[in-house]
Amino acid sequence: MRPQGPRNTRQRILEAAETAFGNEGYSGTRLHHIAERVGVQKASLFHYFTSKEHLYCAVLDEGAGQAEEIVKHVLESEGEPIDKIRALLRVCIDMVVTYPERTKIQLRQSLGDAPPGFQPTDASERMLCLVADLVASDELAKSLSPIDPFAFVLGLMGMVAFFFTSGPVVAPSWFGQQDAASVRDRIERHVNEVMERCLDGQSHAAKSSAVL
Amino acid sequence: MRPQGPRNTRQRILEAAETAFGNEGYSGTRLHHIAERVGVQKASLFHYFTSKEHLYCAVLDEGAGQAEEIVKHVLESEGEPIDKIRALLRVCIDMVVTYPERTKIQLRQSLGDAPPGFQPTDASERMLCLVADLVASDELAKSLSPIDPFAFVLGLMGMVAFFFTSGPVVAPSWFGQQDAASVRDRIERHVNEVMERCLDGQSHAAKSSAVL
DNA sequence: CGCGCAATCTACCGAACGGTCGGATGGGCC
DNA sequence: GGCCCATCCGACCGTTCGGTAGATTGCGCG
Repeated sequence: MRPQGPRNTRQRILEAAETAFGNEGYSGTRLHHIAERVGVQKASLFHYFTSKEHLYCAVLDEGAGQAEEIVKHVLESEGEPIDKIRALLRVCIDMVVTYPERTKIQLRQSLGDAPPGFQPTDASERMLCLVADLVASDELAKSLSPIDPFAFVLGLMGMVAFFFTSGPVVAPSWFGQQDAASVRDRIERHVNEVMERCLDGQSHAAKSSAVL
Repeated sequence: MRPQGPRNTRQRILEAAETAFGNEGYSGTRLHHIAERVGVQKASLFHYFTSKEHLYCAVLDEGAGQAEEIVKHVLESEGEPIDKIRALLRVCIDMVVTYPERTKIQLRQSLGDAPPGFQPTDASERMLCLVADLVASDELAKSLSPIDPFAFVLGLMGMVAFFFTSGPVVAPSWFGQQDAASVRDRIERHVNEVMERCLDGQSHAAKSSAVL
């Protein structure tokens, strides 16, 4: 009997696992369900990955590897640091829209979800270093002054991630009606708007503290 | 034998459960651990709460109830809608700093974590309606124009939540060194800065799309 | 005291889960 | 055909987890 489905079983397992880990969390996903969705017996998972934890790491590796490539490509391009930030934010939105489950996994991980003895991927560490260098550049600090570049970048990233993954749950009426593309468009415009407003005009610190 | 510890066992269970659900997620928390931390036998949990799911709901109820009170108080105060948003953001920061685990639970829930047959608390629904009304007010739309008020509020909330819960994990070197109070102060200033910059100055939509 | 009642304990259960074992299947290759 | 090897399967194992049953303790009160 032809083993059902095309022969990229390993890849299909990875994809199903990504979906499962994203939607159910690490301890919430049952290997049984992954196998079911792939259309394979649970034991077959252990043929490709030695344990649940290894499968999880493989999923993360895959994502981190892709992300590293993209980020590297953006950072190697010509342009001022602030433009690289702009580009980075755009690819960030792309990633979140294209791979929502992957984003969920990342968010979950930042909340503390992970197998007991887990440590970050090499790829993700390298990527983080690249971005950190950019964020720490004097040139960027000058463009943003007096805004803290780190807070700026992390805040906008968080905003994007939160929007797409949590928005539909918090306010389904707002997101549910329209197709993903138009939501994406609206969000991207908003984030850009906020970003550009931060980029010019001077400090409002006095005004802010007056409100306190 | 005097049952060990002070007699507010129920409350202590709730607190331990909040910590556990926040840090481990719903399917990640073990009732055994909660009992252990309270200093009580696992079976005792079932004396106060009929099931894991009920315990989870009780934790959420507690949080939602407190939050509703605070939000109601803010919304009933005098002032323009935009000032209420400012105040709301400030209490939001307060909540996130004071009850980090509660925030994590909320974030997890928006990612899809929850017992199988779960539906939102009445309190949280009421609170959401109150805020939704405010966000939908014409007056606020005018203050923010052309920024979408909904995107504005949701985005800033997401930014705050992401900062405190995920920031320390994504970049421990940035957060770990200083005490919570100073981190809080820095974040609050940043969020206020971003907010105030959004509040004045006109649209940068043209500039933004030029970047695309 | 002695009764009731709430709270807590010890001990256990059934189900589900991660993981293992040994065998079946079937295609490629000589 | 005959062999190999990757792939996949059905059945099973040990542990853990949520949940239950029943006994025990100790306090309040007539």
